[in-house]
Amino acid sequence: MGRTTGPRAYASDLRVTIRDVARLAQVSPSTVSRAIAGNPRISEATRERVLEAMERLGYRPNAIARSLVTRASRTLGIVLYRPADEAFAHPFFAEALRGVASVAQANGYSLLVTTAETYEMEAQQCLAMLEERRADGAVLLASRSSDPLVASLLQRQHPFVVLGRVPDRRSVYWVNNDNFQAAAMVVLHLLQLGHRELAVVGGRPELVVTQDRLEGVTSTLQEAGLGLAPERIALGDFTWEHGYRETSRLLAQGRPPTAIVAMDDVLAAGVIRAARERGLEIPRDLSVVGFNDDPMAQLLTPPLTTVRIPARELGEAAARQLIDRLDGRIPPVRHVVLPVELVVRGTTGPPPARGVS
Amino acid sequence: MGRTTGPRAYASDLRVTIRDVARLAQVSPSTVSRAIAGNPRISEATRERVLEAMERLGYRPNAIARSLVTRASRTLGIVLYRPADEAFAHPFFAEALRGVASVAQANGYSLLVTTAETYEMEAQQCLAMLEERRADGAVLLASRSSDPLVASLLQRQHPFVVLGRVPDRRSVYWVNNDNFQAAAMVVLHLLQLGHRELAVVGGRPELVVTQDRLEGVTSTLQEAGLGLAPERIALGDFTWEHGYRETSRLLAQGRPPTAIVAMDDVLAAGVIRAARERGLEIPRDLSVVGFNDDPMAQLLTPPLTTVRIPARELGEAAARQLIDRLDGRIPPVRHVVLPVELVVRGTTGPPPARGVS
DNA sequence: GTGAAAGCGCTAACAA
DNA sequence: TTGTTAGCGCTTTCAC
Repeated sequence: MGRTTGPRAYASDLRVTIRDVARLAQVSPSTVSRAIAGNPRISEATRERVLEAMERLGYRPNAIARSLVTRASRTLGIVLYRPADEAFAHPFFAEALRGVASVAQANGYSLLVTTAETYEMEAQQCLAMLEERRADGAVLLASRSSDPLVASLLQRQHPFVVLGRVPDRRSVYWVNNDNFQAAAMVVLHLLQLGHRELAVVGGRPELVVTQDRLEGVTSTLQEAGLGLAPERIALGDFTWEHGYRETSRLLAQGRPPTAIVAMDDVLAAGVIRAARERGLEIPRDLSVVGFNDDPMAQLLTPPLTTVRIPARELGEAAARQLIDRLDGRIPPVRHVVLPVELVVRGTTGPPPARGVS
Repeated sequence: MGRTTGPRAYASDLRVTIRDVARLAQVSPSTVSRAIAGNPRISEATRERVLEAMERLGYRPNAIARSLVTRASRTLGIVLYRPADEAFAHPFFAEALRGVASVAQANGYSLLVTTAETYEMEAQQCLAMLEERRADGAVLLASRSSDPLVASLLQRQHPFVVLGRVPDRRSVYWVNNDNFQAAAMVVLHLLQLGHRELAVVGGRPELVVTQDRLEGVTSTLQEAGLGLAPERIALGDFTWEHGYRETSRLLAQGRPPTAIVAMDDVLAAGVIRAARERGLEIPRDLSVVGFNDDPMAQLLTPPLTTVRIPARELGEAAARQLIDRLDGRIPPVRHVVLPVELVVRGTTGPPPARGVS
């Protein structure tokens, strides 16, 4: 009868510890520990003996015990927040997660992931992770412009990196793609094609990404001597229904836009559908641009012109920043900005000739 | 000068332990432990005093220390495998992950996630997680028909649940949607519309999901007295390029199919594109069905007829099974099968009238 | 109802 | 180069 934790016996019952290895190799536990850690203060002969004993017993160091004494879990916390109204399915998050995971793994870090449904839960779970010592640091996704979680983390001195820009707090580490510039590129492309009447369909207004993209659009238009009327700006959420609804509204206006910038591909798909239902042909009657380059974007008809965001690379950079700090290296910069790429496909073209003038 | 782990001082330095709480509350550490655990053998007065002390000090129990003594991490391991050629971005995985996460969280479990690029890495990471005691059990995604990892896990007696069917091993716990029946529904729908010439474009042949769906198609056709010629079966991977390529081939045949069953929406999108490039109109000249109901599927033109897989529910069920076992409850059944739903949209219709009688 | 003591499996001084 | 000792922060007998 072995020792049991619960009502059933699992692998956990037959665990071999560092003492077993020590006994077999005829050394002390600390010597085994040294052999594992690759400590140079150990003779080649004993090391071999220890390694062999480990092998024979199928020994695996208990990460929990190690964490307790080293006071580090070698684990990164990630909170994937999703408001109820959106498809978390969004490829961006999954890709970013993969990026974080690959760098973490390469550096011997594990990933503790939680998903939250509300901002409050997100904050609560993130702090719990850190303060219960399950994770050594955290990667935050999709930041709002004034995020209480960022404030808490800062105040309690937890190491963290934000994937997304954090305004007004220069001390916060973050990695981001340049959303301002991305939006500017889109507008420039549209201006070059001859468009003068733009509209914007965007996501949640409290997110920095939304704000940055919007500013990129307005600033670039301004520089070109054009404006963007408030009724041409439709923020809301990242669902296709929002894109659909707002486009119907935009197109019903006296002077409808000739091009719509949607802040996400799903939004853009909603825009296209609404336009088509009103009998418009794309891009002949209306140009549409998306964001994120969803795998499906190129498979829409016509294939969607969009902006490719380096999600995976952003995740990698975030993990690198965080791990550098945790391992006591000072990251060369606090803020990393990754370039984006405009992918021109079939949904953008010259505006229709106007009756007037 | 506080105690430091690394070169920088973090929150970890100013940790308050159970002893601090005990001191403030003027009780012993064991009493504090009892108060936290909700042990009934403690007076209401002391409990209050302890709770207040915890509050005042902002105390959080150290999960690592607790795990060490309880011999349980209260963590579920998840290995998200992705072959290099596929979009992990696939909403299915993300949704399944959310399902697992929500049930885990509700039961006080954390989620340790790793992503692997090869089957070998997947197996290695999963076993390491479990044997280093970072996780108490594992959820496996996307199983192959004969998976060495399943064998290892079984042999070493690690608790695990597979999300996807495991053939030939009745003792393995798994949850799955009925892929056989799903494919049968699709074929029936097509037969009802009048189709007799079907073809299948599928994913990786070693995956059980591929095999089950293929069998669902062939069996149903057989029951209807129809066959499926080998040249009408195109397995490969889950990329749109594969769908595109194989469709070009299928349509170039002497007697092209009038309907194509694609085992994934991305595949279906590739099919549609290839068909369209050959001048076919959908569904007039060719009917197409997908699988998984990607958020974008309804936004294709025409909107894609597809099969909705309850990814989130599958994740929830898997987590429930695993947690039941870990907590010493015996799950009522070893295998859970969840129903799917055929979503008929715009890419399926009657076959074109053939020249021959 | 409460406390003392032991120990989970490991690492890290400090000696030798 | 190696062993001894003392914890990491918690839970859990076992006394009282």
